[in-house]
Amino acid sequence: MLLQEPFDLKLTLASGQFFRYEDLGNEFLLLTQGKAIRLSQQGNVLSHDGCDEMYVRRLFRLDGEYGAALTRLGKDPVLAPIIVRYPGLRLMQQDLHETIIGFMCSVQSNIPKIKMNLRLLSEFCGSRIGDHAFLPRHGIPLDPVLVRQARTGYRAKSLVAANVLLTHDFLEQLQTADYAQSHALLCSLPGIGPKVADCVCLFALAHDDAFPVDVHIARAMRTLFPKSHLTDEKRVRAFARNRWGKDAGLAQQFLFQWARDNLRG
DNA sequence: ATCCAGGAATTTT
DNA sequence: AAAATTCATGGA
Repeated sequence: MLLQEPFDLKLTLASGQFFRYEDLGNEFLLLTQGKAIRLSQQGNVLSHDGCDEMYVRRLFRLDGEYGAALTRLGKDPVLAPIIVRYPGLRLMQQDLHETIIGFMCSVQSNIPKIKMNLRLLSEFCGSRIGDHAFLPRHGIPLDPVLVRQARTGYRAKSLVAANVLLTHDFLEQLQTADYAQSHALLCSLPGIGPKVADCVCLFALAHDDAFPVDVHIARAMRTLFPKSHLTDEKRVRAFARNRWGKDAGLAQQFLFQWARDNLRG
């Protein structure tokens, strides 16, 4: 398929919002929603196998208003020089249940370990198609021993408890609710607090005003806005919402990338 | 060996 | 209400 607006597949996949993929060198293998998808990009040509073009467009939000959001954010003198460093970095719209499980694993962890947890969770508790393993389905009981064997540590208890609460009905409520309602519903689940809830709102529900504040984002914001007294994460969130509004989520994605590249430590 | 990592839940001031 | 502590596990 031919890309009309900027899109960097490699950068977007590696930006910490999606974990179920592997870099095979010449292409990427994505394991999501029972599909093994192979993607590769050369310039403005994006090749897909294992799903149709509509699926790719939805997953990477290629029909959204990316360009317009970039234009608005580019008017921010602090953000502008950061945005231009990462052309084609986009927000995804992933499977809701998989995103919830993924970011429950992300608590006090790191990306390689999260990917390992989800790989093991898929092998031990999920479904299998050929030599590919997929995450367990929502709403079903998970074996606590197997979840623990996926090296999920103290998160195992919450994962087991949450998955039975994630019924089709509950997920449907999440999909139809607005940002505030979705955030509250997510926070009612065990093992999910404001940060993980914001990640789910942003990466699965396309609530673009969500602004997940982790240690990296907090550091970045205090570095970029030293006079703004961003003492706690509540103030960071309020500042971002006030400054970027509906574009806060996309701003966060650039800030997270910038922090990883420049503020290590 | 010691410390920290895309925090959340619980306990203590 | 805010601050401190605890919770597995892997990697630096």
